[in-house]
Amino acid sequence: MILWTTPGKTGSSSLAAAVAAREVTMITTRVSEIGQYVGEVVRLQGWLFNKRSSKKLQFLQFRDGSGTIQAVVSKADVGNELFAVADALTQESAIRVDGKVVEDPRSPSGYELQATGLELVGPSVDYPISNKAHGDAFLMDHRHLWLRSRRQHTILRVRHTLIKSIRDYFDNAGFVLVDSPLLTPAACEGTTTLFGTEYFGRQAFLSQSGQLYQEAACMAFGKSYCFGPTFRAEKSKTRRHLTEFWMVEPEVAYLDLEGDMDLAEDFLCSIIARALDVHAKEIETVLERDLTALENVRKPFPRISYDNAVEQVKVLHAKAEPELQEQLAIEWGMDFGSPHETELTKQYDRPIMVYNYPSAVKAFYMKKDVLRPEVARCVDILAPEGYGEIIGGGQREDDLDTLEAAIRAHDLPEEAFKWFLDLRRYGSVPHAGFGLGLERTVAWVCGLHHVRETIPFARTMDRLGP
RNA sequence: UCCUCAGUAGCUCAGUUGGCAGAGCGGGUGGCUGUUAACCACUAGGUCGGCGGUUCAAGUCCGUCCUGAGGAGCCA
Repeated sequence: MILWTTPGKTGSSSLAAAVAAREVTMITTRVSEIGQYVGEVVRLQGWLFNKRSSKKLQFLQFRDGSGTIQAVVSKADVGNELFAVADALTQESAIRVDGKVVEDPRSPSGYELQATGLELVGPSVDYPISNKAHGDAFLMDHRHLWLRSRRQHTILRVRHTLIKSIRDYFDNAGFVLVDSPLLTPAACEGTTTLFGTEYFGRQAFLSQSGQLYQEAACMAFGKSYCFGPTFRAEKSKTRRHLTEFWMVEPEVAYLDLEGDMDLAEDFLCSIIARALDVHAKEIETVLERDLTALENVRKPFPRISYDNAVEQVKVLHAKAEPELQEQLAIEWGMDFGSPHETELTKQYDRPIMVYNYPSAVKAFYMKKDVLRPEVARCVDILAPEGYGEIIGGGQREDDLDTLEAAIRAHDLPEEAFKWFLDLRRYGSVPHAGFGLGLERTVAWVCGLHHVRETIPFARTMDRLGP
């Protein structure tokens, strides 16, 4: 058996030579691949996330980013010197462990490593996050370390899978990725607050939506999408809000509202199903999330007109508790607030599509209904369980005169929209699209209380770091 | 901007009617040959968010400010 430890702490040059020889032949692998090496001695490289010990045994809880495994260091097997190395290890020490892979029914993963070698690669002193409970603010202050936890691992892997399945969905459906710019000269919608920045002596803004540029892109490629970060300077301090979040925005030429709803519905079913395929077990065990609500995400979603939704909310308002009743007051023409959306979605077991909102409460580029100009051909998809609006979209105004009038009515700078109006001058066609908020979707899939855990480094009204 | 709640050890929290500042975890020391957020014993660790006030006496009551959390509005 070869023992090796931190350079300088080993005694003999013959041992160093043996170590060098061993390093050439040792198989280095990851925890996720460990099942292929039962009975063999392999090397793992990672970190110690916990340790339990007795006088003659050390149970090293090891993680390498691909999974976790327990390495057992027995004093009788490895000797005093190496055992002392194991004994001195602290939480989150970076280590290399060599050992024989064995199957063990006592192990949650079914495998265990019987250590034969151990090296301290990087020590860790006074690691701030213990294996006990912590508060949200403390954990967010240590986000750069919190990412190492099992829970954050699961959430960010779900995010990764959703991003990949979103891209796959559109790529497979003939869409072209056309990135929208993040630095823009003016507001897209004029309604929300933008982050401003200086741009070589001129005023510029961080984009709050890539949609207007996708309208140009879809006239070039037929079907296009963008997927990137987006910025909102709203002073919102709720668990549904981030100032920097990711949004995917597809746009399709020759598509009307009905086609847009078909697309959004099929898209959402597809990415949720994929997330469940890959992560159902983790979501259920690590995040303790009931999967029923996600398994219900199947076509068709209820399609509810705004008119009908208002009538439903009025009924809910009438029989609501006094406290809620005040918040549920509604008249035709008002936009829905969070309480309206939450109570409405509680009536259904899957996402719902609310369409044809009053044009007065929607953005200037929304297409007005030909027969009822007081409503816009738009749709919001509301997730169940109070997760709120995850998709907003609709058919765009394709008539030049109507759009010009809308820009003036919203008091927007006409010069900045000249290029946008060109799209209506040169071969305008009906077109539609939508935007999906990635973080709200991740929060919904993972059953999280707050969206801040769904992005690696959250930016909120009161937090610009780490 | 408005409403509600919170701030006590490194972390999570308790602290009764205003009467000596506490526990668990984490750290340290010692013990334990199969632990599963291991366990057992001992130990160190405090500007009770800041300032001001009431009182013989304030973590506790009052005022004010700061910070954090949730919600409204707004939004994906």
